[in-house]
Amino acid sequence: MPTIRDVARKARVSIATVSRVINNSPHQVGRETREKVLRAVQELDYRPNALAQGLIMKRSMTVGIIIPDISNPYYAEIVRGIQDAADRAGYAIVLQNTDRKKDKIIRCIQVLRDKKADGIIFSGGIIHGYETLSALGELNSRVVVIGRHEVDFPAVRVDNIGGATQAIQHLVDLGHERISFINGPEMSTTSIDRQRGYKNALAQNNLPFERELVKRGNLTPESGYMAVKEVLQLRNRPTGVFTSNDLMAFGAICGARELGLKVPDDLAVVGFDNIPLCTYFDPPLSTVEIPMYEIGLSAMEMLMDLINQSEFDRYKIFKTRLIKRRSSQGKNT
Amino acid sequence: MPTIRDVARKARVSIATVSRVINNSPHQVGRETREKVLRAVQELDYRPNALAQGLIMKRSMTVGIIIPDISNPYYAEIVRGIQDAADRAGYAIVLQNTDRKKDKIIRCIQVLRDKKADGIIFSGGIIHGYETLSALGELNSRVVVIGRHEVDFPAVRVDNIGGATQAIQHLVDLGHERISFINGPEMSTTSIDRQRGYKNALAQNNLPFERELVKRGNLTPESGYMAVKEVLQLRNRPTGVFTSNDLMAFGAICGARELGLKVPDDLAVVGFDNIPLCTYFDPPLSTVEIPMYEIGLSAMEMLMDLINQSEFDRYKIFKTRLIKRRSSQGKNT
DNA sequence: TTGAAAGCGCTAACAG
DNA sequence: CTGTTAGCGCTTTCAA
Repeated sequence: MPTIRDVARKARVSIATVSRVINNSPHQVGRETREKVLRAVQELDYRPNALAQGLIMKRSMTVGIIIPDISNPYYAEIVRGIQDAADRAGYAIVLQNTDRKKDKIIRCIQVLRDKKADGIIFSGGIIHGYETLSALGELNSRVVVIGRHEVDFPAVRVDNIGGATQAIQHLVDLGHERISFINGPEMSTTSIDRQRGYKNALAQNNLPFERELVKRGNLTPESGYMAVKEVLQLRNRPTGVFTSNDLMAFGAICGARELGLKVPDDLAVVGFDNIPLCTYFDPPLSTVEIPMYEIGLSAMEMLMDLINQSEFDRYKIFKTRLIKRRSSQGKNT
Repeated sequence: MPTIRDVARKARVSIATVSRVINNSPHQVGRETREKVLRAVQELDYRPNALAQGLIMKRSMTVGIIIPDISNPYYAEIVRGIQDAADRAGYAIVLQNTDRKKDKIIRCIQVLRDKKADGIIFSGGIIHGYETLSALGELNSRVVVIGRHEVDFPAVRVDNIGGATQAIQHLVDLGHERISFINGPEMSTTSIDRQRGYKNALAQNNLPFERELVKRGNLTPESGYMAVKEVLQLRNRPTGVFTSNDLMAFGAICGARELGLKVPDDLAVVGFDNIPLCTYFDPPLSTVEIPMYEIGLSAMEMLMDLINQSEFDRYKIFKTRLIKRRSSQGKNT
């Protein structure tokens, strides 16, 4: 691997000059000299060592992204958005899965700090909390979170309360009065907000909130399957179910089917996320759309503004959109 | 951010000593001294700068992983496996999506080279090809590929020929004689192998290979949907269809349904991959299982062996397993 | 316009 | 057992 010194030698200039031309430094370099250097760079196929650059410039052109689980299509899509934005800006991303475990989150943060990541995008799990926050150290001024977190980081958010309300209102409009809610992980503000939307919508329609109709899953199809079976076992079973993500909705539909119930005739189902597969399911899944890819893009753009100290809005909130498909109402979209 | 010098000062020792204790260097350090240093490290919350370490040690504890698209659950699952293995070994991963585009692949490689990645795991798309190969430079001795590539890198592979054969044989056993094949991207050895398996199986059963029954998709549900419609439009339409991945199978089932055909009664469908959602689909999807997570794990372990110059088998091939569900045969698994 | 030299924070000889 | 010192490859004053 050629170093800057090799280039300098070959072009018969000093390393300072080489540095100037490869960095398009404002410092002027003679036309002739510049070309000599460029030629040497070409011939040697020289590429600056990013580690050395990072060490001295105190920026690594790397950002960390911390999520619970890349296997979840929801996060995969967000990551894709982040990635594309990062790519365009010349940043590389280091990906970390935490399964929402506190100790993993802390380890991830430390690794990123050690590697001098220029920033972090955090989504899923808890980042407010003393240990986590203090692990961030100086990085704490370069964090963008996705979702609501009880701490003042710049954030890209989704109107989860509104989204859940839309879903429930839709079911109510269809005549459902007993609507079950299969929620996500307990320690998640997303879950809290969606439950709030659920409650609000019930209240607005003068429907009672019944504890037994609310179950908790872990966002996998399996958990939706389990949960729906429980709730359909009740003597007075619900006629509609709203799940906190699409994966659980798929599980729920499957569970209902196993119990001999038809969706949507015997049970109307509405999910959340609008992952790509929704349309292909049978019946196609009604859901609350979140623009995942755009969220990823925005988060990365926000992080870059933060890093570059540009002006920017610290909050960006995406509206959700109800997508009516057959799982709730029989006719298609 | 405290540096090693700060620690040295606080502990009243030299930086060399600090370095020795934080690296558990074989070089002995006195018990007392060690404790003094450790205490200083604690109090200052000192963490070594990975960039500086990398610069001097010529290893960054980072590996690159290059895939077409993290939104594809197949790759997401593999990445999860890689990640978990990397994590255990103290490596971070930088993720890159290429959409199988040559120029993107090359850019990804260069970035990794600049950042002094310790190795690369490559999957999907073409890595053999002059430009790509030469972009690798010295990294070319630290590459593990997933899938068959026409170049001699250590590889984790799947028996795609065998898998496709299993799928077709299964359909033949069920009495199907006209079996369509919806293949993946042209420039993929995976596609080539699966098509070979398809052909072989037909030949073994004395069934003709008919060009018109073979379509090509891009692995998305949409493309499976389009392809199946084409093939079902034929005057002598197939009664079975085998798709090169599950996503396309989902699309195909959806397409068949739209044409008023029942799966599996009018059309038997078999996919490939066994992504988590297969069970929850209606009908549950028969498919050829690939142990994606394990593939990811293996690839990373292989890469670590490569990096550490340990002995290891340069090829690991995973067998596939046919999973019979309702989409092909009416009765469940 | 160019070059010499001082580090960035760290490891690893080499001395003592 | 501990410290001094020479870099790793690069950017950036400061002089020339």
